[in-house]
Amino acid sequence: MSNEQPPATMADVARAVGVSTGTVSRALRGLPGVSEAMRRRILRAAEGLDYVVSPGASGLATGRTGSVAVLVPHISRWFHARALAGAHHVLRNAGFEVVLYHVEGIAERREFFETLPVRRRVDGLVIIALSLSEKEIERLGGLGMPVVGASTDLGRHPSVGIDDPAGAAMAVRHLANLGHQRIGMIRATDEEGIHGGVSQRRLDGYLAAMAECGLPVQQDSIVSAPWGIDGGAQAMAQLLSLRTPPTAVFAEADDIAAGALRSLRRAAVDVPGQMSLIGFDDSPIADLLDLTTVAQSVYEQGLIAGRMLVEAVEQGTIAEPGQRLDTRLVLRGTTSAVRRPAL
Amino acid sequence: MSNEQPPATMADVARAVGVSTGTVSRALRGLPGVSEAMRRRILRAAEGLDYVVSPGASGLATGRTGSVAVLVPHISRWFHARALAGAHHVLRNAGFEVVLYHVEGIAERREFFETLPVRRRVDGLVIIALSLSEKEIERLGGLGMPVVGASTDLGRHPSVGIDDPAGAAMAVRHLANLGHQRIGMIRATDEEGIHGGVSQRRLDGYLAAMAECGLPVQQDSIVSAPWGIDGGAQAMAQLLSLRTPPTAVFAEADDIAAGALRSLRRAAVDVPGQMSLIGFDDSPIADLLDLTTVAQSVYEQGLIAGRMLVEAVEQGTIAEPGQRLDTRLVLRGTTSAVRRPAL
DNA sequence: TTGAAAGCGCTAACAA
DNA sequence: TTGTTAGCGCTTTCAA
Repeated sequence: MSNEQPPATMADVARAVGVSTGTVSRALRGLPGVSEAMRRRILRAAEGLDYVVSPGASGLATGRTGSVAVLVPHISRWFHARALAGAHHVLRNAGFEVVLYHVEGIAERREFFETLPVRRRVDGLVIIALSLSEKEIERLGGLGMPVVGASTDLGRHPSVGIDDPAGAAMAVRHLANLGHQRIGMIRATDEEGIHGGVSQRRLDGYLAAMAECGLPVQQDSIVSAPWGIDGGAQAMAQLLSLRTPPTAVFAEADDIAAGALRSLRRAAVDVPGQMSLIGFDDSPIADLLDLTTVAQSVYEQGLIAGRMLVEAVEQGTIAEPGQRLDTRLVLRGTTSAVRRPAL
Repeated sequence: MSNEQPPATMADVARAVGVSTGTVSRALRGLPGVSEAMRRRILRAAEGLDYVVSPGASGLATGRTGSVAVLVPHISRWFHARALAGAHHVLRNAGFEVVLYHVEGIAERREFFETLPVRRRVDGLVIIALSLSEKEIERLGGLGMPVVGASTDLGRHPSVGIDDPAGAAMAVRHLANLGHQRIGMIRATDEEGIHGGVSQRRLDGYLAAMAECGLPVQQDSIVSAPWGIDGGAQAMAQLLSLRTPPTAVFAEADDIAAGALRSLRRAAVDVPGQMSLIGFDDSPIADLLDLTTVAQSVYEQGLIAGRMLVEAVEQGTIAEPGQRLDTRLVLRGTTSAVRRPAL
C-alpha cells in the first residue's frame, strides 16, 4: 500500500499530462494563463500521483521560504503557550510553516542571538514575551526580515501587547477602593534574577496608582522573587514577616499569586478577610483558585502578532503596528475590604 | 549597520578566497580532503561575510531538509508543552529545525491527516499525546519518513510512554491499602466526547487493580466528563449525587482532579477526611493543590522521542523502540483512610 | 588537495 | 495558452 518509491516531482506530473513543467507550475498555483480544461487535467494528475511541491525547491526559485519562526521562552507556561497557539493558528492559515525556537535559559538565548539560526530559513519572525536588551534588538536588524513582537517591546519593530501600567493601576485602584491603605506588590524575576520589561511597567502602574490614590509606598512592601509558584510563596512569606504587613497585595502574575495564596493558607491568614490578593493574566489557575485578577487576551495577542507578520511578509507594510489591547478586572473571591483585624 | 543587501552566497565566499564552491562546501561541513590552512581561510572568509548556508538549497542537493515536525494537540496543557519542550531540546541540539503542527479541534486534525502537510518538508515526525485511529496510523505509512510517538501508541511505529495500566493500578492499590472499598474513577473525554487510548489503558489498570484487591466495581462510580477543570468538577458533582458515593476517587489526570477538588470544597466535603482523591501526572497543579498523584516524567518522554527520531533519521534504525518509563506514587495531602463518617 | 560541471525540483522571463 | 530556458544555491561525482 504505502509506496516507498521517491515522491513524484513536477516533471512526473508534466510527463503524465504531456505538458511542460512551466504549465504545471502555473496551474498548481492558480496563476492566470492556463485554460480551465488544462488546469483540471493537471490537478487530477497531480492528485493521482500524490504530488506535492517541494518547498525547498520552490523556495530556492522564489527566494521565499514559506516558513516563519516563532521565538518563545518557557513554553510550558500557560501564557506563552496560549500566545504561541494564537500565532500558530493564523500563520498556518496563511499557508506558512511555523518553525519553533524555544529558548529556556540564558545559554540557549545567547546562542540564538549570536548565531541567529533563522537566517535564510524563514521569511519572518514572531517573538513572544521575551524582554530583549538593546543589543539583542540591534541584532534583529541584520536579519533582513520582518520581526514582530507579542507581549514584548521590540523598539522600532512592531508589536502587540497590553497597556501594562494601566492594568496594574486598575488592580491597585480596586484595592484602594476597598479601603486598603497598605498595598504591597510582588514582582517576579527571571532565571538571571532580573526584571523584564513587563515587570517594570507593572511596577510603574502600581506606583502611579498609589500616588494617584494618595497612598504611601512602603519600599519593603515591594518584594521580588523568582518567577513561579514557589517564588510567589516565598515573596508572600517575606511580606508576612514585616513589622506591619500590607493588608492587600498585587502580584504581577497569577502564578505568583497562586504561590502567595499557598503561603497565606499555610499561615492561616484569612483571605480576603485579613488579606486581599489580586493577580494578573486571568489564567486557568486564577479561575481554579477563585483569584481576583486583571484579565488580558493572550491568544488574541498571538493572533494579532501572527497577522501583522503575515502582512509584513506579504505586503511589506503593517497597517496597525503597535496595537494595545485592553485589560479587564475580573472580580473573584480573594479581594474585599478588611473584615477582620489586620495583621 | 544592518546590511540590507542580500545575504552572501557560497559563491561569494568562494570568490573571496579564490577557490571553487566545491572546496568551500567541503570546508564548511568539515569533510576530509581540505587542507587545514585552506579550511581556516574559508572559515574566516565565511565569518567575515556573515555567511550561512541556505538550508533550502542544501536540502535540494542532498535530499534532506534538516527539519523535523512535531505534531501536538492542546499546546497550552502543561503535559503537552512539557513533552514538546523535551523533544525540541534534543532535536535542536541534533541540528534540526523544529516545525510545529498544533492541532486543536477535530477539523485541524482531519486536515492534517488528509493533506499531510509534512510531506517533503521534513525528515521525520514526532507525535505527542495524540490517540490515532487505525486509518490515521495507516496514513502515516505513506509519509516515507520515520515517525515516533510520545505518550501515544502508534502501532508499528516506535514510541515512548509509560505503563498506564500499571500507573493506574498503583493509584487504586494505594487507595485500597488505606482501607477504601468504594473507589470511583473519573475519566476524561476529548472534544468529540470519546476516550483516547490513555484513558482506556488507565481504566484497564483501575479495573485490574480493583479485581486484584477483591473490590466490587460499581458501574455508576466510573464517570466521564470533558477534559479539564470544569469537566472534573462536573464529574465529581455526579459522584456526589450517587445513592452511595465512593469514599475515594481516582482521577485520570491532575487537571481533572483539580476540578473534582473544587466541587468537594464547594460541597464542604472534607478531603481527605471524608473523601480521598488521587490524580495522575504530577503537574504543577498537583503540587499547588497538595494533591496525591501518580508521577510520570513528561519532559523525558519528549527527550526520548526526539532522540529516537534523530536515530531513525540519521542511522535508519532505532536501538530501543517501545521504551516504557516508570511511574511513581507521590504522596500528598488528599489521600488518607476515612476518618470521618463517609458520605 | 582542488576544480569543473552536472543536477537537485522548482519558478519566471521570454518566445512561440 | 503553452513551451523553452535560465537560473535559484548548494552538493557531489569525476578529473586534474
